[in-house]
Order: sequence, then C-alpha cells, then structure tokens
Amino acid sequence: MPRRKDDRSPSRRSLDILDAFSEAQPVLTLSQIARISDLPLPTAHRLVAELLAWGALERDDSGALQIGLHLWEIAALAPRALGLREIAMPFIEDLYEATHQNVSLGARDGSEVLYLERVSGREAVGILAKVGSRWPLHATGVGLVLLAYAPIEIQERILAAPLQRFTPKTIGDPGELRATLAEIRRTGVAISDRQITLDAISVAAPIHDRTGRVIAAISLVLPSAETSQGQYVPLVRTSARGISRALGWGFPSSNRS
Amino acid sequence: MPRRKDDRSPSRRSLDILDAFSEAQPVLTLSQIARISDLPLPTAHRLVAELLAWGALERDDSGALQIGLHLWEIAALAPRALGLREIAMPFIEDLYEATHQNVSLGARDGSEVLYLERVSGREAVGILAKVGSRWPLHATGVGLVLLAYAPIEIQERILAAPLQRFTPKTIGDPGELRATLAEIRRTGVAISDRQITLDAISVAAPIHDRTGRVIAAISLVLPSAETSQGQYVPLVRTSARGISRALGWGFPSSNRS
DNA sequence: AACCGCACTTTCACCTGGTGGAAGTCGAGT
DNA sequence: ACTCGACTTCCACCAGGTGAAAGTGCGGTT
Repeated sequence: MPRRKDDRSPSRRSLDILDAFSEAQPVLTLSQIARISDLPLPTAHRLVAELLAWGALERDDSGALQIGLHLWEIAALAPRALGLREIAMPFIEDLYEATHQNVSLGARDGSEVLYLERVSGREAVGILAKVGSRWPLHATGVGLVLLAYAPIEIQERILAAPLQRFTPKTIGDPGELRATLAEIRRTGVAISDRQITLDAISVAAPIHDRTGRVIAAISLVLPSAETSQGQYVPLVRTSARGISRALGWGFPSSNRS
Repeated sequence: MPRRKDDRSPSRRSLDILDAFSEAQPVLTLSQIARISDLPLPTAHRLVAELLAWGALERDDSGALQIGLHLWEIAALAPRALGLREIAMPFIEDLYEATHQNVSLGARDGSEVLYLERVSGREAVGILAKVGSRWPLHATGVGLVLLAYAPIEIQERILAAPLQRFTPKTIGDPGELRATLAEIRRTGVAISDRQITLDAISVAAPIHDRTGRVIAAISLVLPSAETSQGQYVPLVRTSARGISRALGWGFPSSNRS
C-alpha cells in the first residue's frame, strides 16, 4: 500500500492550496484548506507556512487565512490582465463618464470570459460580472464578441456542448448562436439582450492587438428599459477602436479577422 | 559535498520563480528565470511546466513566459486588494469625475506603500505610481498617511533608517518627518509637496475599517502649478470618509485614531 | 472545575519522488 | 558546415517531503 495516495508534487500542492480560495470563500481556516485541497492536515500546515512566509497568503485579525498582497503584486504583472487594463483605462473612463453606465473589460481564458475590469457608478444597473469572475462565453456581451473571434476549435466545442441558460432570453440553441456569431463578425458589435438578468442588456465590441487578433472586449451594460440602445453602439465601437489603436493596431502588418 | 546547494523546498522554489518577474521584466525566457531564481535549468524547466499547467504562467506568441490569468484570478480574491477596491471604486470615480486629476488608492505592506488602484485621465499630470508598484512610505501622499497611522515600530524603523530622496523637496530629515506625521494625525490629511517629481503634489486622506484602524489611503495628485490646492482637501477627505463608512466605520465600536 | 470537542502544531522513521549533471535536440547567426 | 545558446530528456542517487500519531490550547458544556 502506497504511503502517498495521490501523486501531486509539492509545488502543485501549494498551487492547489491557492485554488482552495474562491469568490464564495475568500477567507479560510487551515482545516478548511486541508479539506478542500484534499491534503493531510500536517502537510497543509507546512505548505501554508511556506505560502505565508513568501506572502502568497496572509492571516486576518482572527488568524484565518486569505490571499496575500505579495501574490496580488506579482499577479499585477500579468500582461493579459493589468497590462491591458493600464492601456484601456482612460478609454473606459471616457465611456463611463459619457454614459454613467457599467463598463466592463474581459478576456477569454479557455472557454470562458474572465472579467478584468469593471467601472460602475452608483446609479447603474446591478451587474453580476465582478472583476475576477468567470462566465460562459455565450451568455454575455463580452463573451459573445470573444467567442465570435475565437479559434474555430473553441467555437465548435462550445456549440457542441449544452448551453447553460440564465434567463428565458439566454441563447440556448446552437443554430441561433452560430447565426449570432456570424452577425457579430459582420457588424463588429455584439448585443446581449437580457441573457444574464432580465433587467440588463449589454453592448460589446472587440479589442485587437497589433497583430490584429482579438485579445479582449469591452462592453456597456444598460438597463433593458433603456429605449435608445442604438446610440450606444457607436460609443462602444469607438472606445474599442481607440484601445486597439493604443495597442498598436492599424499599422500595416498582418491583419486577419 | 552536498548534492543540493540550497535548501529551498520545491514549493518555495516555485514561488521564487514567480518572484523572478518584475515590472522591469514582465516577460522572461526559461533560462532567464533559472538565472534570476538561481536554479539549475532542468529544475526550473520542471517547475515552470507545473506552473504552466496550473495557469500561474503562460507563454506569449514567441514562447516566452509571463504571469498567467489564472494566477491573476486567484490574486483578485485578496481582500486587502480587490476586495477593498470593489468598495472604494464608486468613490474614486466620483473624485475623478469632479476633478479629472489622478486618483490613487494604496495600502501599506510592511514598510512600503503598495498602490492598489489608480484612475488617471489623459490630461492629468504624469504619475509614476502605477497599480502594483511599491514606494517608500515617507515620499508619497498615500504613504505619509499610512505611516502616520502605522504601528509605532514601523514608524520608528523608518525614522531610524536613511530617508531616500527623489527631489530636493523630499523629506530627508527624521525630525521634519516626525513633525509632518503629527500634523497629519492632527488634520487627517497629508500633503506631499513635490516629493517624487517637481511637477506634482498630492493630497491624501486615511481610510478606516470597521474597527477604526487605518487600512488604506486615497490621494489626488495635482500639478504643482495648481494654485488653489486648498479646494481639493475637503473633496479627498469626504471621499475617504465615504469609503470608510462603506466599510462599516462610524458605528459605535472600538474607535481609536 | 472537570470534561469534551475541535483546530492547530510538532515529531520522526520511512522511502519515494525531486534532483541536477550529463547528454541530446533544435534553430539562428556567421 | 560550424558555433553558440536555449531548451528538453534521461536516470541513478539520496535528501527531504510525507503523514500517522501524539501533543497543545482554547472555548463551550455539564
């Protein structure tokens, strides 16, 4: 009988400890970590001590564990996250100031959207997509844009799997999704109508890097009561173009859709 | 002769690999990582493979390594970083909209400020404190506030060490710093006058959590040419109070300065 | 005040899985 | 064709990670 029941390496186990933290449970005790990561308590204890020493974890006033500032500091170096944000922020500000609606920035990670930034005033619609949260690609404005320009393998994988529905308006039919994606590629704008909650619609546009590839998308989330949605389309599109240009897009080089 | 020259554990070595990345070098090759982290190439190779598999690192188009989105996603759970930001953001927005100057949010980590958020328009002064960057506590507006309310050990440690100077106006004398800190505690506002660059001054105020402790500070960075700096003080103070209140401060409970 | 339960910490003999020197592959520059 | 640097694979060795078991400390209950 093997002494060790799983074959994870120590470094992988440390990472799995970090994965134990979630939006629902951002603060954990040692025992909880051991349980969630499926590690013996003494092992978790030792690894947590190393993570604390390095600054990946911190203790709060009550002694419970949470993600530490040093990890956040390192993560802030991710070019696809804060690097992009740094460039996009002034445009996001402008868009917010012009509309006072929620503005969000997201990138595709695998077959999901990861929200990188969100600016929301007090008076805008309540919105579920927080910074750092993930959503299925087919259900949000940002997600639809990213899916429309994603590699075909990703598109087919998502079209083949069942499409999770959040409201009666969420796209649930692969054929309809395929048509929607084609329309997005044609117009360069996605409109997600009450797909997440019935009180919000979202208008999104793609952001290109210097090679022309779509690396992110921004969106404006509006109350579905808003009648003149059309006026927002040029605003979003212009902001997305501005960010793309700031990233070096538009200079003659390789430029595919 | 020992086979292993250092006694770092594998999990610590993985973390040290992450530490190899910096603002100056956010993209590295495997060999660079091995060199910076002082690891044999095969060892670095194996550990990097694990970090890639988990999503702590990613490869860019050229195959070079950078911090990955999954690490960023986990780091976004840090209560002291994005948790705080989430609450502070609407107030920061208001402050930006009212002034169109740089607004920043920072927290103390050890004996430095770590900038958690920054909103800057196109027309505001150029500013060096980027999100994720660190600065000495005595040299910036946010830092002075955090230092003024820091535990005495921290204050004394900094007063005892030489104070790094960035401009002729940077506080270099411990006595002057001590007086400045007392003044900040008295007024609840810090004004950092041309301490980092000669073209900018900064007005900062403390943010309290529900226990009354100062956990962060916000600041407005103004062009030093701006004559009517006084008008900004109430704005910054009001925003800081608003954030503190949103954090639960002000309800009758333990409440020390 | 004694008892219980739970969360955390420390210990230590076992033996496996990480280690890193060496050799092999690949690609770009000369 | 040759050189150099960056990356990848291999494998015998043994240091170091492992985790059951025992110990500590705290808060609540009897």
